[in-house]
Amino acid sequence: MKKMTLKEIAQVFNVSISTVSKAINDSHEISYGLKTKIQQYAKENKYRPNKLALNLRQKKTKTIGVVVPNILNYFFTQVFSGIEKVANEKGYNLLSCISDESYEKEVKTLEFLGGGTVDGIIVSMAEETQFKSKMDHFQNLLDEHIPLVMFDRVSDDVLCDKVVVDDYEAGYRTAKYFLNLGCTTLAVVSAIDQSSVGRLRVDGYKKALSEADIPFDDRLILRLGKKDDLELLMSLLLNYKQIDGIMALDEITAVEVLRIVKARGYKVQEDISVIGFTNGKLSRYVTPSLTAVSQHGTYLGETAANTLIERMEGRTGKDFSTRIIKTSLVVRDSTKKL
Amino acid sequence: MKKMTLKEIAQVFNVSISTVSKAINDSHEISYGLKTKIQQYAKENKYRPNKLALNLRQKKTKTIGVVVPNILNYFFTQVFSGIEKVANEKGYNLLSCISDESYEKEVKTLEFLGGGTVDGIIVSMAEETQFKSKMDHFQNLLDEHIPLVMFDRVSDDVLCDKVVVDDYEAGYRTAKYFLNLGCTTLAVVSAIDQSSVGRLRVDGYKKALSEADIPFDDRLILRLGKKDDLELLMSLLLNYKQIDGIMALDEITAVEVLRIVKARGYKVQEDISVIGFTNGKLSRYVTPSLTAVSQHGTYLGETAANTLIERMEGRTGKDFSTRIIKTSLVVRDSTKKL
DNA sequence: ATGAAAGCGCTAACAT
DNA sequence: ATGTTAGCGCTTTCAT
Repeated sequence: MKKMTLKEIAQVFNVSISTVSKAINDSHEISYGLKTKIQQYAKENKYRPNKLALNLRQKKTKTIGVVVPNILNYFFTQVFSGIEKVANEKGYNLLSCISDESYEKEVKTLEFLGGGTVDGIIVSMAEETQFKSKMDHFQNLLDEHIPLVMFDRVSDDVLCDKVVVDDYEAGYRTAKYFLNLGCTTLAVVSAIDQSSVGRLRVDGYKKALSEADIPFDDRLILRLGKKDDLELLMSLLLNYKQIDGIMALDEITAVEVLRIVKARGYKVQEDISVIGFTNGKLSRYVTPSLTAVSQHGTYLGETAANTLIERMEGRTGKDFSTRIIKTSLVVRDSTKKL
Repeated sequence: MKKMTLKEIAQVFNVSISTVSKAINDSHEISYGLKTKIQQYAKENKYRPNKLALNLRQKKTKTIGVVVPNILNYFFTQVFSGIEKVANEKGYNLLSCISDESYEKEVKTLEFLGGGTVDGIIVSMAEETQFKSKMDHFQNLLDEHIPLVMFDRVSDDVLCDKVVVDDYEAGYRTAKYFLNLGCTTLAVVSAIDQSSVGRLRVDGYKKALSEADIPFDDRLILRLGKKDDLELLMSLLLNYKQIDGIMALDEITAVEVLRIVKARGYKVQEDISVIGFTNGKLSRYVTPSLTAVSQHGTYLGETAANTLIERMEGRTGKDFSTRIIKTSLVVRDSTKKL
């Protein structure tokens, strides 16, 4: 039972290929009798039009390319899941690629996707790309008029639709929340200082401090490199000043911070409040459960997919949009009660 | 700068399309001078062969379809990541689909993938599919000679390559481990009793009990339905007998069990030992950290991808293989020390 | 109501 | 060394 083609069906009925094509597509041009016979035959023999031929003919694939830096990160998984949901509803498929935070892989991937394989692309930049600030590969896509939506890790140098988390605002409001709680010596632990996202959060934090007339102290910002020892840096930090609030910019780091703080004998909540970014499963189940900034990854993904699909289907003007997803704070047990 | 074709290049140089094709593919048939000129022109103008045309011509897509039930489940994410890694290394792309545990969606997805979009398919069955035991959609693929690899949630009724976790053995060894610890009243909490995977683990558990001459008591098996209240069922269970070991068949359930047991005043480790299946991030960071059965998801994914690629590239015999991934126990703090 | 022919972009066997 | 032709499977004018 090999794949069957229009040609074969045509031979069976001794008609032309185009007749069969029309019959199968239920064209009114074909007589009722012949049409039903052909349709029935097609169904019985499980005829399926060859997608490759259709793609070539119609110059579209009904496929969206998705490039994420790392799928093992729950936030990106959530976004992916949101994209999938919308894409599926609207009849699109997902060609998924992982850049592994590598610039080179990202370039190759986008080059590939630009080759006609997909109708549009959704991407969040690799860390290395953000670091290098090289955006040519995105520009190439734009030059070829391939619809592109960037999310979360975006660049001002690329003119396309974007969906971002309001990281500045999130940093600001998180710091504010600490201040309202009565915390005054606020540290930040960032494992993502390379990225715009991380820096925006710190900027928001600075603004909150300045509004409260608290001088900014850079030594309270712990910037964690790939090979750094968090344990060690944390103990330096904790010895430096009597810290009563820590904001950790990703979930794993937040959980680690929690562990270290506990291990060093501090009482989380009473002595030190901790808030993490990214509200994933860990935050909920860790002890004490972690107050966290939710970035609504799934919703973000849905928004990105909708934006792209609208663009692909020409239902948007020529101006690019930047949609901003509001964060929200999920209060749990790692912060003082109000 | 719209996409450029061979035809356009041919016009520029006043040669035939096939000459250009050959030149670009660096054929020896073309004179050095012309060849380099064309190649240079192509490069400058960023010529990229149209993938759709190539696919049609060569009747392959260098794409693998992956269908997983749920990407928000860390195990599947790991598998996916493993597949991606190998696929990428071998020059394949991934068309990813999520069945959402739905039979219907799985059927539609496979129908779509069978339409020529991919060269081969890797799939783990939806829960509903396992429950209904309807395998026609897989059989259809096989009939059309589309290479298929099933993993983790597989069916004996589908004759194809498979990669599975040794769940029977895992259940057996986990129960054994409890017994060695001195635990004798072992409960199982299963939220996946619909699936082969869940039942195999329970079967392994039974074997270990019988070897130790402990009679099997079905009331110690807590089968959790979608809408059931774990909290309530757990308290019934804990009141039923003095349980000293609990084996939870998925990570979230394990973590919940841990929480409930703690909340009811039992000392995890001393009073009750808990082992979870699936060694994800949660297990590591929860308090107390959870002893867990690792299924080596990434490795499983790599194996599945390798198996499929070998099959697609015809480097395997006609017999189908079933590769078995051994589990291993990651001992942490939720179990008694030996 | 049916069919012939062109074409999507590319490759490759077969001329010249 | 270069060109011609056919064809991958399908849709879609434009005849008939």
